[in-house]
Amino acid sequence: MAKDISTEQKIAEAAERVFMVKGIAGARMQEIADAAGINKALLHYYFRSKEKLFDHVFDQVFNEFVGGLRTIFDEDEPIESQIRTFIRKYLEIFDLKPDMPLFIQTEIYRNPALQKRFTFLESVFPEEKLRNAIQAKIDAGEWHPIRVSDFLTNLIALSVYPYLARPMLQKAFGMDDPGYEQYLKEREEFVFEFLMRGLRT
Amino acid sequence: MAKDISTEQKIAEAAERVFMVKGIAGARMQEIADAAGINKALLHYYFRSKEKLFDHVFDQVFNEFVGGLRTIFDEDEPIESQIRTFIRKYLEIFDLKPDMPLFIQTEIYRNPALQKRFTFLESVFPEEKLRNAIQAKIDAGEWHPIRVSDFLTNLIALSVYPYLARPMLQKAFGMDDPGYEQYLKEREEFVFEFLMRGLRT
DNA sequence: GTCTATAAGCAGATAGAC
DNA sequence: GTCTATCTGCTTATAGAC
Repeated sequence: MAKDISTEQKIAEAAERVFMVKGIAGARMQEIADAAGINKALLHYYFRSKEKLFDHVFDQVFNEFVGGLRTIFDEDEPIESQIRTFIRKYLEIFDLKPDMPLFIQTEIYRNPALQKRFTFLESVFPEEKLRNAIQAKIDAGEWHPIRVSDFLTNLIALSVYPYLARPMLQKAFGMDDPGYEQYLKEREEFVFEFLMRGLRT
Repeated sequence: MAKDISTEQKIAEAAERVFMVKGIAGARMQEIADAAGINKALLHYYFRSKEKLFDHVFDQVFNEFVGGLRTIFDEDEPIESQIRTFIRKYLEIFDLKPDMPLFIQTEIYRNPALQKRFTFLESVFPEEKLRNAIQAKIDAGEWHPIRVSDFLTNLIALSVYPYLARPMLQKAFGMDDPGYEQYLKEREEFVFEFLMRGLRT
Protein backbone atom coordinates (compact mmCIF):
# COMPACT_ATOMS: atom_id res chain seq x y z
CA MET A 1 0.00 0.00 0.00
CA ALA A 2 1.14 3.48 -0.78
CA LYS A 3 0.69 4.63 2.77
CA ASP A 4 2.88 1.88 4.21
CA ILE A 5 5.73 2.70 1.91
CA SER A 6 5.32 6.36 2.61
CA THR A 7 5.60 5.89 6.37
CA GLU A 8 8.54 3.55 6.09
CA GLN A 9 10.17 6.05 3.80
CA LYS A 10 9.48 8.92 6.17
CA ILE A 11 11.09 6.96 8.99
CA ALA A 12 14.13 6.04 6.92
CA GLU A 13 14.67 9.63 5.88
CA ALA A 14 14.22 11.01 9.37
CA ALA A 15 16.55 8.35 10.74
CA GLU A 16 19.16 9.20 8.15
CA ARG A 17 19.12 12.83 9.16
CA VAL A 18 19.37 12.10 12.88
CA PHE A 19 21.92 9.28 12.66
CA MET A 20 24.09 11.27 10.27
CA VAL A 21 24.40 14.17 12.70
CA LYS A 22 24.54 12.28 16.01
CA GLY A 23 25.83 8.83 15.16
CA ILE A 24 24.21 5.65 16.43
CA ALA A 25 25.39 6.15 20.00
CA GLY A 26 24.18 9.74 20.25
CA ALA A 27 20.89 9.34 18.39
CA ARG A 28 17.60 8.80 20.25
CA MET A 29 14.65 6.87 18.92
CA GLN A 30 12.38 9.61 20.28
CA GLU A 31 14.18 12.21 18.22
CA ILE A 32 13.85 10.12 15.08
CA ALA A 33 10.17 9.61 15.76
CA ASP A 34 9.69 13.35 16.19
CA ALA A 35 11.61 14.08 13.01
CA ALA A 36 9.40 11.63 11.15
CA GLY A 37 6.23 13.05 12.68
CA ILE A 38 5.19 9.76 14.28
CA ASN A 39 5.70 7.97 17.60
CA LYS A 40 8.36 5.63 18.86
CA ALA A 41 6.24 2.50 18.67
CA LEU A 42 6.00 2.80 14.91
CA LEU A 43 9.75 2.77 14.56
CA HIS A 44 9.84 -0.63 16.16
CA TYR A 45 6.87 -1.80 14.17
CA TYR A 46 8.77 -1.11 10.92
CA PHE A 47 12.35 -1.80 11.89
CA ARG A 48 12.28 -3.97 15.03
CA SER A 49 15.22 -2.30 16.80
CA LYS A 50 17.44 0.75 16.78
CA GLU A 51 20.31 -1.31 15.45
CA LYS A 52 18.32 -2.69 12.54
CA LEU A 53 17.11 0.79 11.68
CA PHE A 54 20.67 2.03 11.76
CA ASP A 55 21.89 -0.79 9.53
CA HIS A 56 19.24 0.09 7.00
CA VAL A 57 20.26 3.74 7.03
CA PHE A 58 23.94 2.97 6.84
CA ASP A 59 23.45 0.73 3.83
CA GLN A 60 21.63 3.49 2.02
CA VAL A 61 24.20 6.15 2.81
CA PHE A 62 27.14 3.91 2.10
CA ASN A 63 25.84 2.96 -1.30
CA GLU A 64 25.45 6.61 -2.13
CA PHE A 65 29.01 7.20 -0.95
CA VAL A 66 30.72 4.59 -3.09
CA GLY A 67 27.99 3.87 -5.61
CA GLY A 68 29.21 6.25 -8.26
CA LEU A 69 32.89 5.41 -8.07
CA ARG A 70 33.08 2.22 -10.04
CA THR A 71 31.19 3.62 -12.99
CA ILE A 72 33.50 6.62 -13.23
CA PHE A 73 36.71 4.65 -13.54
CA ASP A 74 35.00 1.99 -15.62
CA GLU A 75 34.48 4.38 -18.50
CA ASP A 76 36.89 4.48 -21.38
CA GLU A 77 37.72 8.15 -21.06
CA PRO A 78 41.23 9.42 -20.37
CA ILE A 79 42.11 9.15 -16.71
CA GLU A 80 42.55 12.89 -16.31
CA SER A 81 38.93 13.54 -17.11
CA GLN A 82 37.92 10.62 -14.91
CA ILE A 83 39.70 12.32 -12.03
CA ARG A 84 37.94 15.54 -12.87
CA THR A 85 34.59 13.74 -12.90
CA PHE A 86 35.31 11.97 -9.64
CA ILE A 87 35.99 15.24 -7.86
CA ARG A 88 32.97 16.98 -9.31
CA LYS A 89 30.58 14.13 -8.51
CA TYR A 90 31.88 13.71 -5.01
CA LEU A 91 31.61 17.35 -4.13
CA GLU A 92 28.10 17.37 -5.57
CA ILE A 93 27.03 14.66 -3.11
CA PHE A 94 28.73 16.34 -0.19
CA ASP A 95 27.12 19.67 -0.99
CA LEU A 96 23.79 17.92 -0.58
CA LYS A 97 24.83 15.84 2.43
CA PRO A 98 27.78 17.52 4.09
CA ASP A 99 27.64 15.29 7.16
CA MET A 100 28.07 12.13 5.14
CA PRO A 101 31.86 11.81 5.13
CA LEU A 102 32.36 12.10 8.86
CA PHE A 103 29.35 9.92 9.56
CA ILE A 104 30.68 7.08 7.46
CA GLN A 105 34.21 7.28 8.78
CA THR A 106 33.10 7.45 12.40
CA GLU A 107 30.62 4.63 12.30
CA ILE A 108 32.92 2.33 10.35
CA TYR A 109 35.74 3.17 12.70
CA ARG A 110 33.71 2.30 15.77
CA ASN A 111 31.80 -0.68 14.48
CA PRO A 112 34.04 -3.37 13.00
CA ALA A 113 30.98 -5.23 11.73
CA LEU A 114 30.41 -2.44 9.23
CA GLN A 115 33.91 -2.89 7.85
CA LYS A 116 32.77 -6.11 6.23
CA ARG A 117 31.05 -4.07 3.58
CA PHE A 118 34.39 -3.30 1.98
CA THR A 119 35.79 -6.71 1.13
CA PHE A 120 38.40 -5.57 -1.37
CA LEU A 121 39.32 -2.73 -3.57
CA GLU A 122 37.90 -4.56 -6.56
CA SER A 123 34.38 -4.28 -5.25
CA VAL A 124 34.59 -0.50 -5.12
CA PHE A 125 37.17 0.42 -7.72
CA PRO A 126 37.97 -1.43 -10.93
CA GLU A 127 41.47 -2.02 -9.66
CA GLU A 128 42.85 -3.71 -12.72
CA LYS A 129 41.72 -0.97 -15.03
CA LEU A 130 42.86 1.79 -12.73
CA ARG A 131 46.24 0.19 -12.21
CA ASN A 132 46.75 -0.14 -15.96
CA ALA A 133 45.69 3.42 -16.67
CA ILE A 134 48.10 4.74 -14.07
CA GLN A 135 50.92 2.47 -15.20
CA ALA A 136 50.43 3.58 -18.80
CA LYS A 137 50.93 7.19 -17.76
CA ILE A 138 54.06 6.30 -15.83
CA ASP A 139 55.48 4.23 -18.66
CA ALA A 140 54.83 7.07 -21.09
CA GLY A 141 56.88 9.31 -18.82
CA GLU A 142 53.93 11.64 -18.25
CA TRP A 143 53.49 10.83 -14.55
CA HIS A 144 55.79 10.21 -11.66
CA PRO A 145 55.64 6.68 -10.31
CA ILE A 146 52.74 6.27 -7.87
CA ARG A 147 50.96 3.34 -6.28
CA VAL A 148 47.23 2.87 -6.79
CA SER A 149 46.75 3.14 -3.04
CA ASP A 150 48.53 6.50 -2.85
CA PHE A 151 46.71 7.73 -5.89
CA LEU A 152 43.34 6.97 -4.35
CA THR A 153 44.25 8.17 -0.87
CA ASN A 154 45.38 11.52 -2.21
CA LEU A 155 42.41 11.93 -4.50
CA ILE A 156 39.91 11.17 -1.77
CA ALA A 157 41.76 13.01 0.99
CA LEU A 158 41.97 16.28 -0.90
CA SER A 159 38.34 16.06 -1.97
CA VAL A 160 36.82 14.99 1.30
CA TYR A 161 38.88 16.52 4.05
CA PRO A 162 37.43 20.03 3.87
CA TYR A 163 34.03 18.48 4.58
CA LEU A 164 35.26 16.12 7.29
CA ALA A 165 37.08 18.84 9.16
CA ARG A 166 34.77 21.72 8.36
CA PRO A 167 34.14 22.97 11.90
CA MET A 168 37.84 23.00 12.68
CA LEU A 169 38.99 24.54 9.43
CA GLN A 170 36.20 27.09 9.22
CA LYS A 171 37.02 28.32 12.68
CA ALA A 172 40.75 28.19 12.08
CA PHE A 173 40.43 30.24 8.91
CA GLY A 174 38.05 32.67 10.55
CA MET A 175 35.33 32.15 7.95
CA ASP A 176 31.56 32.38 8.32
CA ASP A 177 29.18 29.89 6.66
CA PRO A 178 28.84 31.62 3.29
CA GLY A 179 32.56 32.23 3.29
CA TYR A 180 33.38 28.59 3.82
CA GLU A 181 30.89 27.48 1.19
CA GLN A 182 32.53 29.84 -1.24
CA TYR A 183 35.88 28.35 -0.26
CA LEU A 184 34.59 24.83 -0.92
CA LYS A 185 33.32 25.87 -4.33
CA GLU A 186 36.59 27.47 -5.34
CA ARG A 187 38.53 24.43 -4.19
CA GLU A 188 36.95 22.09 -6.73
CA GLU A 189 39.02 23.34 -9.65
CA PHE A 190 42.04 23.92 -7.44
CA VAL A 191 42.11 20.35 -6.12
CA PHE A 192 42.19 19.00 -9.66
CA GLU A 193 45.05 21.29 -10.67
CA PHE A 194 47.00 20.53 -7.54
CA LEU A 195 46.57 16.80 -7.94
CA MET A 196 47.65 16.89 -11.56
CA ARG A 197 50.76 18.88 -10.71
CA GLY A 198 51.60 16.23 -8.14
CA LEU A 199 51.18 13.49 -10.70
CA ARG A 200 52.70 14.97 -13.85
CA THR A 201 56.41 14.93 -14.55
CA MET B 1 49.78 13.73 48.00
CA ALA B 2 51.39 11.38 45.59
CA LYS B 3 48.56 8.89 45.80
CA ASP B 4 45.90 11.46 44.92
CA ILE B 5 47.71 12.57 41.83
CA SER B 6 48.30 9.03 40.83
CA THR B 7 44.63 8.12 41.00
CA GLU B 8 43.53 11.24 39.17
CA GLN B 9 46.14 10.48 36.56
CA LYS B 10 45.04 6.89 36.24
CA ILE B 11 41.47 8.06 35.69
CA ALA B 12 42.47 10.64 33.12
CA GLU B 13 44.48 8.14 31.16
CA ALA B 14 41.80 5.49 31.26
CA ALA B 15 39.20 8.05 30.25
CA GLU B 16 41.34 9.18 27.35
CA ARG B 17 41.60 5.67 26.03
CA VAL B 18 37.90 4.97 26.32
CA PHE B 19 36.65 8.34 25.06
CA MET B 20 39.07 8.29 22.15
CA VAL B 21 37.73 4.98 20.89
CA LYS B 22 34.03 5.37 21.69
CA GLY B 23 33.41 9.10 21.81
CA ILE B 24 31.53 10.80 24.61
CA ALA B 25 28.15 9.42 23.56
CA GLY B 26 29.35 5.83 23.28
CA ALA B 27 31.58 5.76 26.34
CA ARG B 28 30.35 4.41 29.68
CA MET B 29 31.53 5.56 33.08
CA GLN B 30 31.62 1.95 34.18
CA GLU B 31 34.01 1.09 31.38
CA ILE B 32 36.30 3.96 32.31
CA ALA B 33 36.26 2.88 35.94
CA ASP B 34 37.15 -0.66 34.94
CA ALA B 35 39.94 0.56 32.69
CA ALA B 36 41.32 2.63 35.56
CA GLY B 37 40.98 -0.25 38.01
CA ILE B 38 38.64 1.64 40.35
CA ASN B 39 34.89 2.11 40.78
CA LYS B 40 32.43 4.58 39.35
CA ALA B 41 32.04 6.60 42.52
CA LEU B 42 35.66 7.68 42.36
CA LEU B 43 35.22 9.10 38.89
CA HIS B 44 32.62 11.45 40.26
CA TYR B 45 34.70 12.20 43.29
CA TYR B 46 37.52 13.47 41.09
CA PHE B 47 35.66 14.92 38.12
CA ARG B 48 32.07 15.59 39.24
CA SER B 49 30.42 14.45 36.00
CA LYS B 50 30.97 12.60 32.77
CA GLU B 51 30.92 15.85 30.84
CA LYS B 52 33.59 17.46 33.02
CA LEU B 53 35.76 14.39 32.74
CA PHE B 54 35.35 14.50 28.99
CA ASP B 55 36.24 18.19 28.81
CA HIS B 56 39.40 17.49 30.74
CA VAL B 57 40.36 14.68 28.40
CA PHE B 58 39.53 16.68 25.29
CA ASP B 59 41.68 19.59 26.44
CA GLN B 60 44.63 17.29 26.92
CA VAL B 61 44.24 15.59 23.58
CA PHE B 62 43.55 18.78 21.71
CA ASN B 63 46.64 20.47 23.05
CA GLU B 64 48.69 17.53 21.93
CA PHE B 65 47.06 17.78 18.51
CA VAL B 66 47.81 21.42 17.80
CA GLY B 67 50.44 22.09 20.43
CA GLY B 68 53.42 21.51 18.21
CA LEU B 69 52.19 23.42 15.17
CA ARG B 70 52.89 26.98 16.11
CA THR B 71 56.46 26.30 17.08
CA ILE B 72 57.20 24.59 13.77
CA PHE B 73 56.15 27.48 11.59
CA ASP B 74 57.55 30.00 14.04
CA GLU B 75 61.09 28.88 13.40
CA ASP B 76 63.29 30.73 10.94
CA GLU B 77 64.03 27.74 8.79
CA PRO B 78 63.09 27.57 5.11
CA ILE B 79 59.45 26.68 4.65
CA GLU B 80 60.24 23.47 2.80
CA SER B 81 61.94 22.01 5.82
CA GLN B 82 59.14 23.32 8.04
CA ILE B 83 56.70 21.36 5.94
CA ARG B 84 58.92 18.31 6.25
CA THR B 85 59.04 18.75 10.02
CA PHE B 86 55.30 19.22 10.25
CA ILE B 87 54.61 15.96 8.47
CA ARG B 88 57.15 14.04 10.48
CA LYS B 89 55.98 15.35 13.84
CA TYR B 90 52.35 14.79 13.04
CA LEU B 91 52.80 11.24 11.92
CA GLU B 92 54.86 10.59 15.04
CA ILE B 93 51.92 11.59 17.23
CA PHE B 94 49.45 9.59 15.21
CA ASP B 95 51.62 6.51 15.33
CA LEU B 96 51.36 6.71 19.11
CA LYS B 97 47.67 7.65 19.17
CA PRO B 98 46.11 6.57 15.91
CA ASP B 99 42.57 7.25 17.11
CA MET B 100 43.29 10.89 17.83
CA PRO B 101 42.40 12.46 14.47
CA LEU B 102 38.97 10.92 14.13
CA PHE B 103 38.22 11.49 17.79
CA ILE B 104 38.93 15.20 17.54
CA GLN B 105 37.05 15.71 14.30
CA THR B 106 34.01 13.80 15.49
CA GLU B 107 33.69 15.43 18.88
CA ILE B 108 34.23 18.92 17.52
CA TYR B 109 31.77 18.25 14.75
CA ARG B 110 29.08 17.13 17.15
CA ASN B 111 29.67 19.55 19.99
CA PRO B 112 29.67 23.18 18.88
CA ALA B 113 30.86 24.24 22.31
CA LEU B 114 34.22 22.61 21.59
CA GLN B 115 34.61 24.70 18.46
CA LYS B 116 35.28 27.70 20.64
CA ARG B 117 38.76 26.38 21.26
CA PHE B 118 39.76 27.47 17.77
CA THR B 119 39.09 31.19 17.81
CA PHE B 120 41.22 32.09 14.81
CA LEU B 121 43.97 30.78 12.69
CA GLU B 122 46.42 33.01 14.50
CA SER B 123 46.06 31.10 17.72
CA VAL B 124 47.12 27.87 16.06
CA PHE B 125 49.27 28.96 13.17
CA PRO B 126 51.43 32.07 12.96
CA GLU B 127 49.34 33.27 10.06
CA GLU B 128 51.31 36.39 9.24
CA LYS B 129 54.58 34.57 9.08
CA LEU B 130 53.16 31.69 7.09
CA ARG B 131 51.45 34.01 4.65
CA ASN B 132 54.68 35.92 4.08
CA ALA B 133 56.75 32.80 3.60
CA ILE B 134 54.30 31.46 1.05
CA GLN B 135 54.01 34.79 -0.72
CA ALA B 136 57.79 35.07 -0.96
CA LYS B 137 57.91 31.73 -2.75
CA ILE B 138 55.20 32.80 -5.14
CA ASP B 139 56.83 36.17 -5.83
CA ALA B 140 60.14 34.44 -6.49
CA GLY B 141 58.39 32.34 -9.12
CA GLU B 142 59.24 29.14 -7.27
CA TRP B 143 55.68 28.23 -6.32
CA HIS B 144 52.31 28.40 -7.99
CA PRO B 145 49.94 30.86 -6.38
CA ILE B 146 48.15 29.29 -3.41
CA ARG B 147 46.10 30.60 -0.53
CA VAL B 148 47.16 29.93 3.04
CA SER B 149 43.90 28.08 3.61
CA ASP B 150 44.47 25.73 0.68
CA PHE B 151 48.07 25.24 1.68
CA LEU B 152 47.09 24.17 5.17
CA THR B 153 44.12 22.09 4.09
CA ASN B 154 46.25 20.12 1.66
CA LEU B 155 49.10 19.66 4.08
CA ILE B 156 46.86 18.41 6.86
CA ALA B 157 44.56 16.38 4.63
CA LEU B 158 47.35 14.38 3.02
CA SER B 159 49.00 13.76 6.38
CA VAL B 160 45.95 12.89 8.41
CA TYR B 161 43.51 11.20 6.09
CA PRO B 162 45.16 7.77 6.05
CA TYR B 163 44.68 7.68 9.84
CA LEU B 164 41.15 9.05 9.80
CA ALA B 165 39.97 6.61 7.20
CA ARG B 166 42.14 3.69 8.12
CA PRO B 167 39.44 1.02 8.47
CA MET B 168 37.97 1.94 5.11
CA LEU B 169 41.25 2.26 3.24
CA GLN B 170 42.87 -0.77 4.79
CA LYS B 171 39.92 -2.89 3.79
CA ALA B 172 39.65 -1.30 0.37
CA PHE B 173 43.33 -1.93 -0.35
CA GLY B 174 43.13 -5.45 1.02
CA MET B 175 45.90 -4.92 3.53
CA ASP B 176 46.44 -6.52 6.93
CA ASP B 177 47.62 -4.56 9.98
CA PRO B 178 51.36 -4.83 9.41
CA GLY B 179 50.80 -4.11 5.73
CA TYR B 180 48.90 -0.92 6.44
CA GLU B 181 51.46 0.24 8.99
CA GLN B 182 54.14 -0.30 6.40
CA TYR B 183 52.05 1.72 3.97
CA LEU B 184 51.75 4.56 6.49
CA LYS B 185 55.49 4.58 7.03
CA GLU B 186 56.28 4.70 3.33
CA ARG B 187 53.80 7.50 2.80
CA GLU B 188 55.67 9.97 4.99
CA GLU B 189 58.34 10.72 2.42
CA PHE B 190 55.90 10.39 -0.42
CA VAL B 191 53.48 12.96 0.99
CA PHE B 192 56.25 15.51 1.20
CA GLU B 193 57.34 14.91 -2.39
CA PHE B 194 53.80 15.00 -3.68
CA LEU B 195 53.02 18.21 -1.85
CA MET B 196 56.16 19.91 -3.12
CA ARG B 197 55.40 18.92 -6.69
CA GLY B 198 51.97 20.47 -6.26
CA LEU B 199 53.50 23.67 -4.99
CA ARG B 200 56.57 24.15 -7.18
CA THR B 201 56.43 25.69 -10.61
C1' DG C 1 -1.08 0.73 10.80
C1' DT C 2 -1.05 3.84 14.41
C1' DC C 3 -1.57 5.23 18.86
C1' DT C 4 -1.03 5.51 24.44
C1' DA C 5 0.72 3.46 28.31
C1' DT C 6 4.05 0.87 30.49
C1' DA C 7 7.55 -2.56 31.26
C1' DA C 8 12.47 -3.55 31.81
C1' DG C 9 17.01 -2.39 31.90
C1' DC C 10 20.71 0.72 31.90
C1' DA C 11 23.65 4.74 33.02
C1' DG C 12 24.91 8.82 35.56
C1' DA C 13 25.10 10.47 39.90
C1' DT C 14 24.86 10.51 45.11
C1' DA C 15 24.69 8.78 50.17
C1' DG C 16 27.00 7.07 53.55
C1' DA C 17 30.11 3.47 55.70
C1' DC C 18 34.91 2.64 56.35
C1' DG D 1 40.25 8.60 49.41
C1' DT D 2 37.86 4.59 48.34
C1' DC D 3 34.32 1.53 48.57
C1' DT D 4 29.18 -0.67 48.31
C1' DA D 5 24.57 0.23 47.84
C1' DT D 6 21.05 2.83 45.95
C1' DC D 7 18.39 6.53 43.74
C1' DT D 8 16.66 8.81 39.74
C1' DG D 9 15.88 9.55 35.24
C1' DC D 10 16.29 8.18 30.67
C1' DT D 11 15.99 4.88 26.65
C1' DT D 12 14.80 0.95 24.17
C1' DA D 13 11.30 -2.01 23.47
C1' DT D 14 6.67 -4.19 24.01
C1' DA D 15 1.52 -4.74 25.21
C1' DG D 16 -2.62 -3.82 23.96
C1' DA D 17 -6.54 -0.57 22.59
C1' DC D 18 -8.38 1.51 18.48
